Amino acid sequence: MSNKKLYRGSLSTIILKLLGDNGRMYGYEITQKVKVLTEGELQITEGALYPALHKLEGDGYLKVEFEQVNNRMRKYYSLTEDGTTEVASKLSEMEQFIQTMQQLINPKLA
Amino acid sequence: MSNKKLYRGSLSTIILKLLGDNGRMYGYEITQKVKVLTEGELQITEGALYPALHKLEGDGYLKVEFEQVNNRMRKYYSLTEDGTTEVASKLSEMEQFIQTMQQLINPKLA
DNA sequence: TAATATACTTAAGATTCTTGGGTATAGCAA
DNA sequence: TTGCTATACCCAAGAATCTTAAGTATATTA
Repeated sequence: MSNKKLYRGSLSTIILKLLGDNGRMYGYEITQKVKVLTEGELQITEGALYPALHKLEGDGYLKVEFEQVNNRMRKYYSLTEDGTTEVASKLSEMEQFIQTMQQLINPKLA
Repeated sequence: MSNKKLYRGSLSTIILKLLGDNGRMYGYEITQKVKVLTEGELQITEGALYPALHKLEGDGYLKVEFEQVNNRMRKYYSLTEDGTTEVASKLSEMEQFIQTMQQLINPKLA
C-alpha cells in the first residue's frame, strides 16, 4: 500500500476477496497476486499484510494450515464460514463507497 | 465519516473538490452539503472536518476569510492556486483508486 | 425554558498504515 | 564462495487519520 492514502481501510476487503476467489493462499502469494492484478499499481507491504492477516484470523474470518514446501514454511489461509459472509458484506460496502464517491466527484448528470 | 473505514483518507479530496465546485464554503456548510449530496450516506463529523481544514490551510491549499453572519462567526475557506492544482491531482488519484479496486473486485471480463 | 440548529475548537484514544528491522532458506551471478 | 535477489515469515516504533466526547457561544423552535 505504498504511498497511496486512499487504500487505507481497503486491505482486509482485498484479502478476503482474493481468498474467496482462490480458495486458499499464503501471505507472500497474496502480495504477488495483488501486484499482478493491479499491474504494479498496488504493492502490499509485509508490514501491513501480516498484521492484517492475524487480525482477520483473530476475528474468526480466516483459518490457517501450515505446510512445508521446499524446506520453507508456508501458512495457508482460507475463509471460515463467517469469513464467507464477511466477504459479501465488505464487497457491498466497497461498492457503496465507490458509488458515494462518484456522486461527490462526478458532475451531476441529472 | 461515521462507521465507514473505507472513507479514511478521502476527506481532504472531498473538501477540495467541494471548494473547487462552490468557490467558497465554511465548515458547517461542508458537512451539510456532503450529507445532502450523498443522501445521508456520509456524515462528516466536526472532529474530523476541522482538523482536516486546518491541515489543508497549513499545507497552503486553502485560504481563509472571516465573516460575521447573524452575530455568529464564519470561517470561509477557498482554494489557493496550489489548492487548485491539488484538486486535480487528488481527483485523478481517486479515479485511479476506484479503477484499481474494480480490477481487484470485479470478475475479469477479458 | 429547554432542546435543537448553527458554528467553531480541541484532546485522548483507536485503527491502520509505513518504515525499518529481524530470521531463515534457496538460487543465481560475480 | 560470496554476496544479491527471491521466497517466506514476524514484530515494533512512529505517523496519519479518524472517532468520541468534551467545551464555547448564539439563534430558533417547541
